[in-house]
Amino acid sequence: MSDPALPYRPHDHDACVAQALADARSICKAHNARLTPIRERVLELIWQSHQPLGAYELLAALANDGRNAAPPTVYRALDFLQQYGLVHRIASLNAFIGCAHAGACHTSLFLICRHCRNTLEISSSTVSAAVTQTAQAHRFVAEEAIMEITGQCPGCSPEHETQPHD
Amino acid sequence: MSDPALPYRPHDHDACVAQALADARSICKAHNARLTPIRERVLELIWQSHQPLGAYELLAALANDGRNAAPPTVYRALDFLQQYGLVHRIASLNAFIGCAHAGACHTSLFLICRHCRNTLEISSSTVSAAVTQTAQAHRFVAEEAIMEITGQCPGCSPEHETQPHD
DNA sequence: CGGCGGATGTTATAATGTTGCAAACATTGA
DNA sequence: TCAATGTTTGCAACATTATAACATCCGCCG
Ligand SMILES: [Zn+2]
Ligand SMILES: [Zn+2]
Ligand SMILES: [Zn+2]
Ligand SMILES: [Zn+2]
Repeated sequence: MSDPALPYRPHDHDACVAQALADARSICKAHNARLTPIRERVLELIWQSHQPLGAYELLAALANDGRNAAPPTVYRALDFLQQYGLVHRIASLNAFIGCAHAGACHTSLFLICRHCRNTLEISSSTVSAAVTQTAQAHRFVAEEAIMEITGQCPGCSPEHETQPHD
Repeated sequence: MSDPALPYRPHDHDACVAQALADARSICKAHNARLTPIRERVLELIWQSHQPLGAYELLAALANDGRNAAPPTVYRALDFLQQYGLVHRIASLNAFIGCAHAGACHTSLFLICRHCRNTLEISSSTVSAAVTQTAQAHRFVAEEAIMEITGQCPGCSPEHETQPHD
């Protein structure tokens, strides 16, 4: 599993990606689902980027691989990956990011830096409890929650006067 | 101001719309902004619907008015209305809804019924405090929050065995 | 009047996402 | 092995959502 304890910090991202792919293979195996080359490659491309990737960026990357891909190819792979909880869609960006807690049941909150676009997935029990409670107070049966916070990450925050990282 | 104390309940929605328009006029006046006929009509159309409306649905409604409208017309009106906090965009639906707390600074959470599509805007201090706290814990400067909860409203919830309302 | 700026009209195009069908491929069981 | 079956991919067309660029109109001020 990737290390959510080191947000926004430089780290051995190749290892991070490799781990995510290994996790994905094991999750798919457990569900008897086929992590085909295309699906695995899409997941890898998503993980290699710290910023959420759009479907058409993925498409371009696949074309770059020499692969013959059309929009449905990428959307189908993304559907599959979302279905097994391996990626999340960021609605405010029309883009996709690897799930940092794949395999675990979780409600996520995303911190999206509007400067460097780095996006951190957080599973906050405080927030999800507050949301659940609020929904219940309105007798609403919550099924899915989208929580996307846009702002500035520590590396891009003006008060620190540091270089934005990428 | 519309009455958020009566979510999902039948009510005098014409009065509700009239009030929202009156509020909008006063807010625009205070900001020296021009609530032109198109802008006001778009806001009215949005308010008349309990479900969030898509830009092209608004476009069709304007065409129905006999007005000669193209996409930029509607998107410009929506930009204006968003700028003055009169409508919100629901990212997960690519649609727009009237703000239930126009004029007040607020962070909103939306409860979206996947059955009847009715959408309730809630300003929960518990949730926003939890979000702020979580962001701060990651040294993230939060600027904007999108919180959209999809599920079933009381009228559509199966346990109540009632008719879904619309 | 004449210039200025904001608002709208108009056309075209970009960006994102879907449908439907056929070919290729994997899996299973005779 | 080989046909039967279901899944995945290729492919073409299309649908939906959003923006760019430029012309025109309209109210306002001097
Ligand atoms: Zn996740
Ligand atoms: Zn940043
Ligand atoms: Zn609001
Ligand atoms: Zn409902």
